[in-house]
Amino acid sequence: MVMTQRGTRLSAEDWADAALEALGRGGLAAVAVEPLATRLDTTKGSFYWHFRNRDALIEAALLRWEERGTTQVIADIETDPDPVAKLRRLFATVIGHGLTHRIELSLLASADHPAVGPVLRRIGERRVAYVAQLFGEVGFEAAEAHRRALIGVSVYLGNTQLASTAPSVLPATDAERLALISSTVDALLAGAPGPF
Amino acid sequence: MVMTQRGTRLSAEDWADAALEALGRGGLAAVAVEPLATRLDTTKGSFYWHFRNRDALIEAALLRWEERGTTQVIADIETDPDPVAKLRRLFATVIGHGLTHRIELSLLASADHPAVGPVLRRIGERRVAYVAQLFGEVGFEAAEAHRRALIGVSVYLGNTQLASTAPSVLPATDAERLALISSTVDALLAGAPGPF
DNA sequence: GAGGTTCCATACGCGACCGTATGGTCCGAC
DNA sequence: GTCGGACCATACGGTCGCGTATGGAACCTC
Repeated sequence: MVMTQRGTRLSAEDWADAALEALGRGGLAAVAVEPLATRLDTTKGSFYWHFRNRDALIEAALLRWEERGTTQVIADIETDPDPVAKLRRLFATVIGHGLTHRIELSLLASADHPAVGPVLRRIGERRVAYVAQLFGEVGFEAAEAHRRALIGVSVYLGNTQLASTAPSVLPATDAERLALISSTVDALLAGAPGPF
Repeated sequence: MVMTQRGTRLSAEDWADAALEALGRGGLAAVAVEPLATRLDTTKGSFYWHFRNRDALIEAALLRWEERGTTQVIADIETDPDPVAKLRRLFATVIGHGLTHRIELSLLASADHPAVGPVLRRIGERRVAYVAQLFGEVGFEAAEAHRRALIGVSVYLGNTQLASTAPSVLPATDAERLALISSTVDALLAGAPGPF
């Protein structure tokens, strides 16, 4: 009379995904083995088979998140040849990433955690470098491209924060939000040199 | 042979300040009674005399922080009559608030906490409303003033986030940082109507 | 300097979570 | 079908933090 009949067996990736989901809900503190096991309808026995300990899970989840949040986004954007179009697509793409945003905001509280800090740093640097590169392709010289990238990334990050903490100050509809972002991109492109 | 000789007796404010300090270091999870007691070189006995429980401490600390981070800053800025000067002073003032920033970033992870969410919401709304008011004083009509305020506040928030996570992408010196902010304010004021 | 109030120390029970140990179950290979 | 490795369940000991209870120290007042 056992009636186990578990769903399927779990992989390390299942645990990492569950960890990311928990991270978005309750921050790093919510990435706890026993609660996750309950949520996955299994036990710690499974977890400690796949991972050495909790820190290993955190690292795996963060790497997974970093990959999905940067490399893949950039690779997707890069299919477009025109830099201006890329900038618009980038900001449009990046507005809709609900879970990624929640995770990122959660991680800010743990910026000094040895596994978290480097990931946030890499992501920040890659974002600014990539956007600066796009402004470079548009025709700005390096320093100016970097400054504009900084403002562009900042406005994106700040927008994300406001969306999470004080959504009432943001435009109500997606269309208006995109229009605001679009006009911001226009402003950042103002005075562009090159063949226009 | 007791030799207690404690420093001085503590007040509720001492505990609230310690809580804010811990909040900046390790997020909401670090606001824990026993560690704080150790840090203050006292015991839980003191804490539970001044506060009903941990949540009460959190609320007290948040109110203290909200007061210092908004009301006082705005009151200070308002001593200047010229709106453009106010905008510049505001952004300049707001760049240096190290501890406040760390606390705010830490709190983003706990935006769904019943005591945290409302505070973040109020702060966000007040900031945008106040900056929008300044743009209104400069001469923009309400909707445009709100849009520009949104971008201004976003760029400030994003800048703060980058400073904490990827400082290497920001200008290295204070002077350069201020110059960047200054040119951003200029850009946000571009096209201003009124007597110029 | 006695007595009451304010403030703090200590001890306790409780729950949550970590990590380990150990035995059990599933599953493909042969 | 059975055997071995991959995978999971369960039980345990340990740590940390919460909140309570209760006695004691410090201070103030008269």
